[in-house]
Amino acid sequence: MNSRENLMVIVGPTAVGKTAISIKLAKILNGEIISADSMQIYKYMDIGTAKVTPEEMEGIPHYLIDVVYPDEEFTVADYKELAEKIISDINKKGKIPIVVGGTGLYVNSLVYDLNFTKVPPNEKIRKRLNELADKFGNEYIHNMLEKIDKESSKRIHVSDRKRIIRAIEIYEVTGIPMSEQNRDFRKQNDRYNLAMIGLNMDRDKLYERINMRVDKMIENGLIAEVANLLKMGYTKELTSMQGIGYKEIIKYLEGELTLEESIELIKKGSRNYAKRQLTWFRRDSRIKWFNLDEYSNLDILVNQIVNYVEKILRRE
RNA sequence: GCCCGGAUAGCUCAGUCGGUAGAGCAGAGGACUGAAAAUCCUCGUGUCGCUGGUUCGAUUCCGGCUCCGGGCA
Repeated sequence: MNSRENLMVIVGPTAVGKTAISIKLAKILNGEIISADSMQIYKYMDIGTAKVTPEEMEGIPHYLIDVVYPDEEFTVADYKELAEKIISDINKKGKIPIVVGGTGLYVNSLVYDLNFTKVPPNEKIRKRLNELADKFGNEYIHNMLEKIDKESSKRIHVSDRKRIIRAIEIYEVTGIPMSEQNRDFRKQNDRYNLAMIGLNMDRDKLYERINMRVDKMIENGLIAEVANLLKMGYTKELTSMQGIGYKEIIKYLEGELTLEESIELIKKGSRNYAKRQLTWFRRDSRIKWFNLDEYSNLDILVNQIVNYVEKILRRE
Protein backbone atom coordinates (compact mmCIF):
# COMPACT_ATOMS: atom_id res chain seq x y z
CA MET A 1 0.00 0.00 0.00
CA ASN A 2 1.39 3.30 -1.08
CA SER A 3 1.20 5.97 1.55
CA ARG A 4 2.97 8.70 -0.25
CA GLU A 5 1.34 12.09 -0.59
CA ASN A 6 -0.04 13.30 -3.87
CA LEU A 7 1.51 16.23 -5.68
CA MET A 8 0.62 17.68 -9.01
CA VAL A 9 2.85 20.30 -10.60
CA ILE A 10 2.09 22.52 -13.57
CA VAL A 11 4.96 24.42 -15.12
CA GLY A 12 5.41 26.45 -18.26
CA PRO A 13 6.65 29.77 -19.55
CA THR A 14 5.09 33.06 -18.60
CA ALA A 15 1.85 33.90 -20.42
CA VAL A 16 1.26 30.38 -21.69
CA GLY A 17 -2.02 30.19 -19.80
CA LYS A 18 -1.17 28.26 -16.65
CA THR A 19 -3.61 30.13 -14.45
CA ALA A 20 -6.80 29.44 -16.38
CA ILE A 21 -5.95 25.79 -16.95
CA SER A 22 -4.95 25.21 -13.35
CA ILE A 23 -8.29 26.47 -12.11
CA LYS A 24 -10.21 24.21 -14.46
CA LEU A 25 -8.08 21.29 -13.30
CA ALA A 26 -8.53 22.12 -9.64
CA LYS A 27 -12.30 22.05 -10.08
CA ILE A 28 -12.30 18.67 -11.78
CA LEU A 29 -9.69 17.05 -9.54
CA ASN A 30 -10.88 18.59 -6.29
CA GLY A 31 -7.60 20.41 -5.92
CA GLU A 32 -6.16 23.48 -4.29
CA ILE A 33 -3.52 25.65 -5.86
CA ILE A 34 -0.08 26.56 -4.56
CA SER A 35 1.72 29.23 -6.54
CA ALA A 36 5.38 28.73 -7.39
CA ASP A 37 6.16 32.24 -8.46
CA SER A 38 8.90 34.33 -6.93
CA MET A 39 7.17 37.62 -7.70
CA GLN A 40 3.57 36.83 -6.86
CA ILE A 41 4.88 36.26 -3.36
CA TYR A 42 4.84 40.03 -2.91
CA LYS A 43 1.85 42.04 -1.83
CA TYR A 44 0.80 45.08 -3.89
CA MET A 45 2.47 43.72 -7.00
CA ASP A 46 -0.55 42.51 -8.92
CA ILE A 47 -0.73 43.81 -12.46
CA GLY A 48 2.92 43.38 -13.35
CA THR A 49 3.06 39.83 -12.02
CA ALA A 50 -0.19 38.83 -13.73
CA LYS A 51 -1.50 37.67 -10.39
CA VAL A 52 -4.79 35.76 -10.33
CA THR A 53 -7.70 37.95 -9.32
CA PRO A 54 -10.20 36.72 -6.71
CA GLU A 55 -12.88 36.43 -9.41
CA GLU A 56 -10.64 34.28 -11.57
CA MET A 57 -10.03 31.91 -8.68
CA GLU A 58 -13.67 30.82 -8.84
CA GLY A 59 -13.57 29.72 -5.26
CA ILE A 60 -10.47 27.56 -5.57
CA PRO A 61 -8.11 28.21 -2.62
CA HIS A 62 -4.76 29.70 -3.65
CA TYR A 63 -1.66 29.67 -1.48
CA LEU A 64 1.71 31.44 -1.45
CA ILE A 65 0.47 34.55 -3.14
CA ASP A 66 0.80 37.86 -1.24
CA VAL A 67 2.83 36.39 1.57
CA VAL A 68 5.35 39.19 2.17
CA TYR A 69 5.72 42.94 1.67
CA PRO A 70 7.93 44.06 -1.19
CA ASP A 71 10.77 45.01 1.13
CA GLU A 72 10.81 41.74 3.05
CA GLU A 73 13.35 39.05 2.35
CA PHE A 74 11.99 35.86 0.94
CA THR A 75 14.09 32.97 -0.33
CA VAL A 76 13.69 29.53 -1.87
CA ALA A 77 14.30 27.97 1.50
CA ASP A 78 11.32 29.89 2.88
CA TYR A 79 9.30 28.79 -0.09
CA LYS A 80 10.16 25.14 0.35
CA GLU A 81 9.27 25.17 4.01
CA LEU A 82 5.91 26.87 3.52
CA ALA A 83 4.97 24.89 0.45
CA GLU A 84 5.72 21.51 1.98
CA LYS A 85 3.52 22.24 4.93
CA ILE A 86 0.64 23.34 2.70
CA ILE A 87 1.05 20.27 0.49
CA SER A 88 0.69 18.07 3.55
CA ASP A 89 -2.34 19.95 4.80
CA ILE A 90 -4.13 19.68 1.48
CA ASN A 91 -3.38 15.97 1.31
CA LYS A 92 -4.79 15.52 4.77
CA LYS A 93 -8.03 17.08 3.59
CA GLY A 94 -8.14 14.43 0.90
CA LYS A 95 -7.63 17.00 -1.81
CA ILE A 96 -4.98 17.34 -4.50
CA PRO A 97 -2.29 20.01 -4.10
CA ILE A 98 -1.50 21.60 -7.45
CA VAL A 99 1.71 23.58 -7.59
CA VAL A 100 1.50 26.06 -10.45
CA GLY A 101 4.25 28.38 -11.46
CA GLY A 102 7.16 29.43 -13.53
CA THR A 103 9.95 29.83 -11.01
CA GLY A 104 12.12 26.85 -11.72
CA LEU A 105 14.14 26.93 -8.55
CA TYR A 106 11.00 27.04 -6.42
CA VAL A 107 9.55 24.06 -8.23
CA ASN A 108 12.81 22.17 -7.92
CA SER A 109 12.95 22.81 -4.21
CA LEU A 110 9.91 20.51 -3.94
CA VAL A 111 10.53 18.06 -6.68
CA TYR A 112 14.21 17.43 -6.01
CA ASP A 113 15.76 16.53 -2.73
CA LEU A 114 17.30 19.92 -2.19
CA ASN A 115 18.62 20.16 1.32
CA PHE A 116 19.52 23.78 1.61
CA THR A 117 22.66 24.36 3.58
CA LYS A 118 21.90 26.11 6.80
CA VAL A 119 23.46 29.35 5.66
CA PRO A 120 21.03 32.23 5.34
CA PRO A 121 22.11 35.20 3.27
CA ASN A 122 24.65 37.28 5.14
CA GLU A 123 24.51 40.89 4.02
CA LYS A 124 27.78 41.80 5.67
CA ILE A 125 29.73 39.14 3.82
CA ARG A 126 27.97 39.92 0.56
CA LYS A 127 28.65 43.61 0.84
CA ARG A 128 32.32 43.04 1.56
CA LEU A 129 32.77 40.64 -1.33
CA ASN A 130 30.89 42.91 -3.69
CA GLU A 131 33.19 45.76 -2.80
CA LEU A 132 36.24 43.57 -3.34
CA ALA A 133 34.91 42.60 -6.74
CA ASP A 134 34.20 46.24 -7.61
CA LYS A 135 37.73 47.18 -6.70
CA PHE A 136 39.79 44.30 -8.00
CA GLY A 137 37.46 42.61 -10.44
CA ASN A 138 35.53 39.37 -10.43
CA GLU A 139 38.73 37.42 -11.05
CA TYR A 140 39.89 38.44 -7.63
CA ILE A 141 36.99 36.87 -5.74
CA HIS A 142 36.96 33.96 -8.15
CA ASN A 143 40.57 33.30 -7.13
CA MET A 144 39.53 33.48 -3.51
CA LEU A 145 36.94 30.82 -4.20
CA GLU A 146 39.43 28.66 -6.04
CA LYS A 147 41.61 28.53 -2.96
CA ILE A 148 38.84 27.37 -0.64
CA ASP A 149 36.62 25.38 -3.01
CA LYS A 150 38.30 24.34 -6.22
CA GLU A 151 35.37 22.31 -7.46
CA SER A 152 32.88 25.16 -7.18
CA SER A 153 35.30 27.61 -8.74
CA LYS A 154 35.46 25.38 -11.79
CA ARG A 155 31.72 25.13 -12.04
CA ILE A 156 31.00 28.81 -11.52
CA HIS A 157 31.99 31.21 -14.28
CA VAL A 158 34.21 34.15 -13.39
CA SER A 159 31.53 36.58 -14.49
CA ASP A 160 28.81 35.02 -12.38
CA ARG A 161 29.45 37.20 -9.39
CA LYS A 162 26.33 36.24 -7.46
CA ARG A 163 27.25 32.58 -7.38
CA ILE A 164 30.89 33.22 -6.57
CA ILE A 165 29.82 35.29 -3.60
CA ARG A 166 27.31 32.74 -2.43
CA ALA A 167 29.90 29.95 -2.54
CA ILE A 168 32.40 31.98 -0.53
CA GLU A 169 29.66 32.98 1.90
CA ILE A 170 28.83 29.34 2.59
CA TYR A 171 32.48 28.53 3.22
CA GLU A 172 33.07 31.51 5.47
CA VAL A 173 30.08 30.67 7.64
CA THR A 174 30.51 26.91 7.90
CA GLY A 175 34.13 26.22 7.02
CA ILE A 176 32.91 23.56 4.61
CA PRO A 177 33.06 24.09 0.82
CA MET A 178 29.73 24.41 -0.94
CA SER A 179 30.62 21.64 -3.35
CA GLU A 180 31.03 19.26 -0.45
CA GLN A 181 27.74 20.16 1.17
CA ASN A 182 25.79 19.76 -2.01
CA ARG A 183 27.22 16.46 -3.17
CA ASP A 184 24.16 14.81 -4.62
CA PHE A 185 22.06 17.81 -5.40
CA ARG A 186 20.39 16.43 -8.49
CA LYS A 187 18.65 13.72 -6.50
CA GLN A 188 14.96 13.39 -7.22
CA ASN A 189 12.48 13.62 -4.41
CA ASP A 190 10.49 10.40 -4.15
CA ARG A 191 8.22 11.25 -1.28
CA TYR A 192 5.30 12.13 -3.57
CA ASN A 193 3.08 10.50 -6.12
CA LEU A 194 4.21 13.10 -8.53
CA ALA A 195 2.42 14.20 -11.68
CA MET A 196 4.32 16.92 -13.52
CA ILE A 197 2.67 18.73 -16.40
CA GLY A 198 4.40 21.17 -18.75
CA LEU A 199 2.41 23.62 -20.82
CA ASN A 200 3.92 25.06 -23.95
CA MET A 201 2.99 26.48 -27.33
CA ASP A 202 4.73 27.45 -30.54
CA ARG A 203 7.33 30.08 -29.82
CA ASP A 204 5.91 32.69 -32.21
CA LYS A 205 2.51 32.43 -30.62
CA LEU A 206 3.88 32.55 -27.13
CA TYR A 207 5.79 35.72 -27.95
CA GLU A 208 2.69 37.27 -29.46
CA ARG A 209 0.77 36.49 -26.29
CA ILE A 210 3.54 37.97 -24.18
CA ASN A 211 3.58 41.18 -26.20
CA MET A 212 -0.18 41.49 -26.00
CA ARG A 213 -0.22 40.82 -22.31
CA VAL A 214 2.31 43.56 -21.65
CA ASP A 215 0.16 46.03 -23.57
CA LYS A 216 -2.77 44.95 -21.49
CA MET A 217 -0.83 45.44 -18.27
CA ILE A 218 -0.14 49.02 -19.27
CA GLU A 219 -3.83 49.53 -20.06
CA ASN A 220 -4.76 48.03 -16.72
CA GLY A 221 -2.65 50.51 -14.82
CA LEU A 222 0.83 49.07 -14.40
CA ILE A 223 2.33 52.54 -14.34
CA ALA A 224 0.10 53.61 -11.47
CA GLU A 225 0.89 50.40 -9.62
CA VAL A 226 4.61 51.06 -9.83
CA ALA A 227 4.23 54.74 -8.97
CA ASN A 228 2.22 53.75 -5.94
CA LEU A 229 4.86 51.24 -4.78
CA LEU A 230 7.48 53.97 -5.02
CA LYS A 231 5.22 56.33 -3.12
CA MET A 232 4.89 53.74 -0.37
CA GLY A 233 8.64 53.83 -0.03
CA TYR A 234 9.62 50.68 -1.87
CA THR A 235 12.84 51.53 -3.68
CA LYS A 236 14.24 50.30 -6.94
CA GLU A 237 17.06 48.40 -5.25
CA LEU A 238 14.68 45.87 -3.72
CA THR A 239 14.60 42.38 -5.19
CA SER A 240 10.87 42.75 -5.70
CA MET A 241 11.31 45.94 -7.69
CA GLN A 242 13.81 44.25 -10.01
CA GLY A 243 11.00 42.19 -11.47
CA ILE A 244 10.25 42.45 -15.15
CA GLY A 245 7.78 45.26 -15.69
CA TYR A 246 8.78 47.03 -12.51
CA LYS A 247 12.37 47.99 -13.14
CA GLU A 248 11.54 49.27 -16.62
CA ILE A 249 8.57 51.38 -15.50
CA ILE A 250 10.72 52.86 -12.75
CA LYS A 251 13.19 53.96 -15.40
CA TYR A 252 10.36 55.55 -17.33
CA LEU A 253 9.08 57.35 -14.22
CA GLU A 254 12.59 58.60 -13.54
CA GLY A 255 12.83 59.94 -17.06
CA GLU A 256 15.54 57.53 -18.13
CA LEU A 257 13.37 55.91 -20.79
CA THR A 258 10.40 56.96 -22.87
CA LEU A 259 7.24 54.99 -22.26
CA GLU A 260 7.66 53.32 -25.65
CA GLU A 261 11.19 52.18 -24.84
CA SER A 262 10.14 50.98 -21.46
CA ILE A 263 7.29 48.89 -22.88
CA GLU A 264 9.57 47.37 -25.51
CA LEU A 265 12.05 46.41 -22.82
CA ILE A 266 9.34 44.76 -20.74
CA LYS A 267 8.26 42.71 -23.74
CA LYS A 268 11.79 41.69 -24.56
CA GLY A 269 12.58 40.89 -20.95
CA SER A 270 9.48 38.72 -20.73
CA ARG A 271 10.33 36.89 -23.97
CA ASN A 272 13.87 36.21 -22.78
CA TYR A 273 12.52 35.07 -19.45
CA ALA A 274 10.11 32.66 -21.08
CA LYS A 275 13.01 31.12 -22.94
CA ARG A 276 15.02 30.71 -19.76
CA GLN A 277 12.04 29.06 -18.09
CA LEU A 278 11.79 26.54 -20.90
CA THR A 279 15.50 25.79 -20.66
CA TRP A 280 15.01 25.11 -16.99
CA PHE A 281 11.99 22.84 -17.29
CA ARG A 282 13.12 20.93 -20.36
CA ARG A 283 15.82 19.39 -18.23
CA ASP A 284 13.35 17.48 -16.08
CA SER A 285 12.39 14.31 -17.89
CA ARG A 286 9.50 13.65 -15.51
CA ILE A 287 7.50 16.47 -17.06
CA LYS A 288 4.74 15.44 -19.45
CA TRP A 289 4.43 18.21 -22.02
CA PHE A 290 1.27 19.46 -23.64
CA ASN A 291 1.39 21.84 -26.58
CA LEU A 292 -1.62 24.15 -26.45
CA ASP A 293 -1.52 24.65 -30.20
CA GLU A 294 -2.59 21.07 -30.67
CA TYR A 295 -5.90 21.64 -28.92
CA SER A 296 -8.70 23.62 -30.48
CA ASN A 297 -10.49 23.71 -27.18
CA LEU A 298 -9.13 24.11 -23.67
CA ASP A 299 -11.56 21.57 -22.24
CA ILE A 300 -10.18 18.84 -24.46
CA LEU A 301 -6.70 19.61 -23.21
CA VAL A 302 -7.88 19.69 -19.61
CA ASN A 303 -9.48 16.29 -20.09
CA GLN A 304 -6.29 14.78 -21.41
CA ILE A 305 -4.35 16.16 -18.50
CA VAL A 306 -6.90 14.73 -16.09
CA ASN A 307 -6.59 11.33 -17.74
CA TYR A 308 -2.85 11.47 -17.42
CA VAL A 309 -2.70 12.51 -13.78
CA GLU A 310 -5.43 10.12 -12.64
CA LYS A 311 -3.06 7.28 -13.45
CA ILE A 312 -0.39 8.67 -11.17
CA LEU A 313 -2.25 10.12 -8.22
CA ARG A 314 -3.87 7.94 -5.59
CA ARG A 315 -7.45 8.49 -4.62
CA GLU A 316 -9.06 7.08 -1.51
C1' G B 1 9.88 61.06 -67.88
C1' C B 2 15.00 62.61 -66.26
C1' C B 3 19.04 62.87 -62.45
C1' C B 4 21.23 61.05 -57.86
C1' G B 5 21.51 57.45 -53.93
C1' G B 6 20.25 52.65 -52.09
C1' A B 7 19.08 47.16 -52.59
C1' U B 8 24.01 42.16 -48.32
C1' A B 9 21.41 37.72 -41.93
C1' G B 10 14.53 38.60 -39.18
C1' C B 11 15.93 44.39 -38.57
C1' U B 12 19.75 48.49 -39.08
C1' C B 13 24.00 48.56 -41.68
C1' A B 14 29.54 47.56 -42.68
C1' G B 15 32.65 45.12 -46.24
C1' U B 16 34.99 42.48 -50.22
C1' C B 17 41.61 47.21 -54.35
C1' G B 18 37.34 40.69 -58.20
C1' G B 19 38.89 34.65 -54.93
C1' U B 20 30.99 33.50 -52.43
C1' A B 21 31.05 37.99 -46.29
C1' G B 22 30.64 40.40 -40.62
C1' A B 23 29.01 43.91 -36.64
C1' G B 24 25.03 45.75 -33.45
C1' C B 25 20.13 44.60 -32.30
C1' A B 26 16.41 40.76 -32.55
C1' G B 27 16.70 35.57 -32.02
C1' A B 28 18.48 30.40 -30.63
C1' G B 29 20.83 26.81 -27.20
C1' G B 30 22.73 26.01 -22.31
C1' A B 31 23.91 26.66 -16.92
C1' C B 32 21.48 27.27 -12.28
C1' U B 33 21.39 24.69 -4.29
C1' G B 34 18.88 30.51 0.83
C1' A B 35 18.81 37.40 -4.61
C1' A B 36 16.17 33.02 -9.33
C1' A B 37 11.17 37.69 -13.25
C1' A B 38 17.91 37.37 -10.53
C1' U B 39 22.80 36.03 -12.31
C1' C B 40 25.80 33.95 -16.06
C1' C B 41 27.98 31.10 -20.61
C1' U B 42 27.90 29.85 -25.92
C1' C B 43 26.07 30.57 -31.01
C1' G B 44 26.25 34.53 -37.32
C1' U B 45 25.53 30.42 -44.75
C1' G B 46 22.95 34.48 -46.07
C1' U B 47 20.14 32.53 -54.08
C1' C B 48 25.13 39.65 -51.14
C1' G B 49 17.49 42.43 -55.67
C1' C B 50 16.91 40.03 -60.92
C1' U B 51 19.37 39.45 -65.55
C1' G B 52 23.11 39.71 -69.32
C1' G B 53 28.47 41.01 -70.22
C1' U B 54 33.86 41.17 -69.09
C1' U B 55 36.87 37.46 -66.40
C1' C B 56 39.90 31.25 -64.96
C1' G B 57 36.51 33.30 -61.27
C1' A B 58 31.48 38.56 -60.06
C1' U B 59 28.12 39.90 -54.24
C1' U B 60 32.27 43.29 -55.82
C1' C B 61 33.59 46.03 -62.42
C1' C B 62 30.16 47.31 -66.84
C1' G B 63 25.00 47.28 -69.21
C1' G B 64 19.76 46.47 -68.75
C1' C B 65 15.53 45.57 -65.63
C1' U B 66 12.63 45.72 -60.90
C1' C B 67 11.72 47.90 -56.25
C1' C B 68 12.63 51.79 -52.41
C1' G B 69 14.25 56.78 -50.94
C1' G B 70 15.39 61.92 -52.45
C1' G B 71 15.59 65.74 -56.14
C1' C B 72 14.12 67.99 -61.02
C1' A B 73 10.08 68.32 -64.22
